[in-house]
Amino acid sequence: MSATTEAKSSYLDQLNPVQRQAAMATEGPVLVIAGPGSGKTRVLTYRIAHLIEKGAAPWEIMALTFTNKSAREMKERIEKVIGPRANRVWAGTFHSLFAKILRVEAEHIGYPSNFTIYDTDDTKSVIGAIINEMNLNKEQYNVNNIRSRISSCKSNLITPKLYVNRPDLMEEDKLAKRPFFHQIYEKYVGRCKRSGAMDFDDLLFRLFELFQNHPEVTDKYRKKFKYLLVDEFQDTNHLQYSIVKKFINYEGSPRNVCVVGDDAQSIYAFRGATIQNILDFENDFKQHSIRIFKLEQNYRSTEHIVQAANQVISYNRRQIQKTIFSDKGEGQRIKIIKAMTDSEEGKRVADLIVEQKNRWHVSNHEIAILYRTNSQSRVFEEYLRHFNIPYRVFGGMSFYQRKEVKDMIAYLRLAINQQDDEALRRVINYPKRAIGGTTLDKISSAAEMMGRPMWDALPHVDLPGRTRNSIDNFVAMIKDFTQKAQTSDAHTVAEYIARNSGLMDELKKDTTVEGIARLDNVTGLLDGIKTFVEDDTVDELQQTLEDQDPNAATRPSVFDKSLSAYLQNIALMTDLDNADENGDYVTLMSVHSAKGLEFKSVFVAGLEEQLFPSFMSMDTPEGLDEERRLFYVAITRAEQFLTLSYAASRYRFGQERYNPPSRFLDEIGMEHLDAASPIGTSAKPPMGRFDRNTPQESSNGRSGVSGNFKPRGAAQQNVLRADPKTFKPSNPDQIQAGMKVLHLKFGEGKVLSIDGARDKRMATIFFPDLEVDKQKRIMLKFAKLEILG
DNA sequence: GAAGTGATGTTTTTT
DNA sequence: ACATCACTTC
Repeated sequence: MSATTEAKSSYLDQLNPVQRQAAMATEGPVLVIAGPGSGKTRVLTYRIAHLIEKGAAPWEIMALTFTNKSAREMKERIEKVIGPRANRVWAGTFHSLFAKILRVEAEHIGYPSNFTIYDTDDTKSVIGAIINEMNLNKEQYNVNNIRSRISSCKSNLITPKLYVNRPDLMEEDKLAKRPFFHQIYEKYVGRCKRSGAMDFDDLLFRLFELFQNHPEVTDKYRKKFKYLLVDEFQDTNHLQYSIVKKFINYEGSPRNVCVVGDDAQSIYAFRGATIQNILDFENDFKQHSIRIFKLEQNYRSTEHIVQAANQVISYNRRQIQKTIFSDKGEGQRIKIIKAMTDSEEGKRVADLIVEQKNRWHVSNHEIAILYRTNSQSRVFEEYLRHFNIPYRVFGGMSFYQRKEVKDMIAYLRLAINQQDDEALRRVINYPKRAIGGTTLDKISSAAEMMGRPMWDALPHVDLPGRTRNSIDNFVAMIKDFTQKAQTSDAHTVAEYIARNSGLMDELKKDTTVEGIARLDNVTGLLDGIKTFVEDDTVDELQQTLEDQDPNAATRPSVFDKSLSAYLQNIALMTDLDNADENGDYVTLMSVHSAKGLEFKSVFVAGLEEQLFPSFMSMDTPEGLDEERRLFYVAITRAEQFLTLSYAASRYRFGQERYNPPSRFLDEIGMEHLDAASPIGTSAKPPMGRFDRNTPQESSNGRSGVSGNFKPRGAAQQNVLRADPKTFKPSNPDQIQAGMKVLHLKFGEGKVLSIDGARDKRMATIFFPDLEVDKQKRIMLKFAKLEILG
């Protein structure tokens, strides 16, 4: 394509014609249907860059994503095009951006601005307690079912009040033998509210409610955000789309909204996501000259892979018509590995990885093993270890989910928000303070009676002398922590709490390997808090809020290092967020977690009926379609090498099971399969060939070593670029634009500019040594900078 | 209130 | 296999 008309904006030349149209159609509603590897992030980032070039202020643009990682990636890529201004674009996850707004507007909805965010475990624990108190049967009222039912109500805008107007739903719950669902739901909502807590769904739902009931507030944000972008639109639920419409769909609105998605990659229907939103979007904006673009060229994979993917997805019943194509050449055919056992599958995959490394010089980080369930990782770990191939397992239990970490965080939460019942329950008797179940029941029923959080009930409960004493000591201790949190930074308080709560002493008592690991995790958390406190870069989003808000002084500042700020920061973090980008390891993860990623070589394992497709989903057409989309996502992660594997027998639930090869294998045409592959004759189970000719080298599965291969999260530190011993921070007042400076963590940098006055002086500094985000904005008051000249 | 026993149910989960 | 949990026993 020639660059005649848009010569001045050269970045647009890097787009193909459809991509470019989509990026430049800045006014009015736009729907982009983007196949896998079709450059959708590229379109989004160039679209934002283009908006800013055309004069939009960065903070007038909101880009909503599903993961922190993709938000970060987007920001980095915008920064490459337009520089550090990019950091003031409101790009983030639905949950994190909405939480930021809710903290500012909390008073309108009767929440404290330092509200706690309840994670799934907290939620389940609240529901469990309610079921207990109501003396309901725990089998009929399964906590997980109730939790997802509540979540789905919220995602469909059904409050407890509205629920009683829905005879269909009440009938469903009656049939499911849980007629008291409504009462549980109502209690749950009430209890979160009085605990000053929001669960993940509340972060969305409460914003919707705020907009619904406070037009003046809605108006403010409608004016603020002139352009809205939504990534992975196929994964939005009804509630998320409703909020998008609140922002954008009103009388007189320019409706500058761009949603990007792919119905074929929708894999979260089980959580309420619905591709109906894509179809609705088309309808809802029909009257407003909506433009629709289809990105159909795949720049990621070779032709065999793309065509196989097309064949597979064509078996799904309903889909938006599109033809994905690649011009990367035929490439390698798809290999299929047939193993007798799951253990042999592990070995054969590891063998092939070794071969690919030798023959094609594929690096570890270019390889991924994907599977349907996390428990499948073990056999691969075993053989990768055997071949000394470094690997990393994603998923499973995250750092923040570990008991000891949660305990520590519960203390921190309680110091900030004493209304937080879940935190209180967690630590009131840990370490042991002789406050048992009986006492806890008394406290919680007193709280229920008062309609107040448990903390408020503590002084009023009638208790035997010894218990009373324990409670009083506990209360005094927490008050002391709260006091401390008001005056010290997050790390100082956290250390203080770790020591004085008795938690550290308790952990130190356990000298087993696991016990030491637990203590390590808590110190790791403390290190993480230290890093947070020492980080002297500015929170750009907070700053735009401050810039625009006359009452900013009463709000958290851009440079807030309080415990409260830290907790807000980590509440929405996951394990994937601390992945280190530069390591050379093979990636092992579930297909779900692999969405959005790409690898030169991909192995999709466990392609057997009952496993992939999963036995939980395969009996309904909708379930099966979703499994197929999941398989589609899996194979479209591969750039050049795709290997599919299955085993005739596999240990599942402690028993050896035999399952036929997955039907999905049959859906790939022979012409795309490696001739040496065993499929094709017929994908029927190889009945009668169950003889045991499997190599038996490591059949016992349980290897003695249990090295910690799981991500360690918080503990990772930046490489120190300056020697802390010789480092002497200079007087920040003397720092001027143009100077060369040394930063303790970022190394040498050049001061590009200074803005702000006195306390708020800020420097924009360029650090050439950094991998990403080379330009940082640093608050001089706190800076750790040495002037070099 | 701890510690041991037997029954039970197992997917995926960006936030 | 493995974790979770209700229930028993000390």
